[in-house]
Amino acid sequence: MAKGKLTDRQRRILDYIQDFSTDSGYPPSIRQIGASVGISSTSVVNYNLNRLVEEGFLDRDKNVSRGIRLTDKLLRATGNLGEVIRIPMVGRIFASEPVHLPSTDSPMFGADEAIEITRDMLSSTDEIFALEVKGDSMIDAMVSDGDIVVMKRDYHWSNGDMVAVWLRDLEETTLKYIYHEGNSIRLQPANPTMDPIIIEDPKHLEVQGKVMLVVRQLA
Amino acid sequence: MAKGKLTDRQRRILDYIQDFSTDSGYPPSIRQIGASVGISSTSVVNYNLNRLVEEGFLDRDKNVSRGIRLTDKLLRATGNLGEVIRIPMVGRIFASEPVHLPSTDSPMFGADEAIEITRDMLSSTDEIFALEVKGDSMIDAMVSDGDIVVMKRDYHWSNGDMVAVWLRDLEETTLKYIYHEGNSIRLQPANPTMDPIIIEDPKHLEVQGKVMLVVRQLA
DNA sequence: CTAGAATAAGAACATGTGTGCGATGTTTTC
DNA sequence: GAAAACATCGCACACATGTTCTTATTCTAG
Repeated sequence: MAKGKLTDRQRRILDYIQDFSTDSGYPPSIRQIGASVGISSTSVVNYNLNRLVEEGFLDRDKNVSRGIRLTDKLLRATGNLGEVIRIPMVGRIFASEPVHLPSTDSPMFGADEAIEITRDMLSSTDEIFALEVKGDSMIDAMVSDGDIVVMKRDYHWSNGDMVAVWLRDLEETTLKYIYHEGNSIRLQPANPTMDPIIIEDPKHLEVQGKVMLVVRQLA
Repeated sequence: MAKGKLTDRQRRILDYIQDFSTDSGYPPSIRQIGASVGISSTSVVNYNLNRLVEEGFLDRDKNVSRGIRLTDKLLRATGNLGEVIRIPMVGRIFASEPVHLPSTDSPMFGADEAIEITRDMLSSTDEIFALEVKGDSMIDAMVSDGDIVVMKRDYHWSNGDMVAVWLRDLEETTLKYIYHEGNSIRLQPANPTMDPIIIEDPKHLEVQGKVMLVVRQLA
């Protein structure tokens, strides 16, 4: 067989592994593969699996039952990749309270609530969490009741980032585009018809995270 | 142990199964689980696994090596789960033009532009397409420039749906919540501070699709 | 305190499952 | 056409892995 090419049999093997895995949550055994493709001998299955490893479609772990894993290469080829990440929903966000940040060490456990999105929607997946917006107090940020905001816990920001800030004086959380303006800071609403807030003393505000994504489910 | 509660040990077991699975592409064996949580006896692991099944966190297949699978509740594991769908980006939407709908027969392929989202973000995946919002003309729908709206081609709507409508008289496309109001139709902006539009003659508007999802990527 | 249930431990057991090897048929290469 | 490489087969073997049973230990109710 020419390098880089797959037998029909090998293709079917890959198909089966994939189907079985999504179905069962774990990979098939060699004998199961054999049965599904019509191979009576385990050694033939083994042989073909090794060929598939050589071609880069599979990874195998020696002496481990069901120790096979499809490579990204294959998953991408079949369109089944599109990596999914789970983001814990750690709470709600509303104007009258600072954002309740998740503690750094807490495992995502207990956060049975979570949203799943595809990896490519985010530029980074580090220190990410999600909040549900309560109330209409963020309409000047073009965010409405029920929206989900995905944030990154990050105190560093650059001009033009949308951040969640706690305004000490006003005792209010708000979502704004943030800019350095000389020695002060400008908070710009997303709604272009609204005026910015200028904060003279940076101590009066507390950046609690950077908004990465806003999702609104309607139907 | 009280019903519905988990031992610390059981929690660690679930954690380990998750980690191991994402890492290896297949679930751990009973003895591996034992080793990781500090249980020397396989029967104890087995016992706890069965408890977790009772609590609905796991599924097990009898007499199958590594035959465990996390339930949706805790599912994040083997990668492929958390189904991803591709939605074709068929164009842009702005106030001055009707929505350019994709032709019914055109396969979703060929649309090289597409966004991927997880299946569970949508209640239906039929007749779905995505549009990029151009300009700030939709701010009364809480949708800003650059947002992506996922729509369903559907001329049937019910009270409270957000729809894209083409207003014949105003020659304008807009996104509004739509309601029957006797014989006329009320178009309600998402922004609660803005007033609704009442359309006396339903012939003056054309519902072009139902908005299912709005996504805003910021960073 | 005591009986009974829930939890834990270890070991023996049964079998699921990957591996290795010799034999055989099939295709390529020169 | 012969040699070499490739692909397949069946089978025995080793061991990886789930199951079960017996015996402690801890926990819970009354």
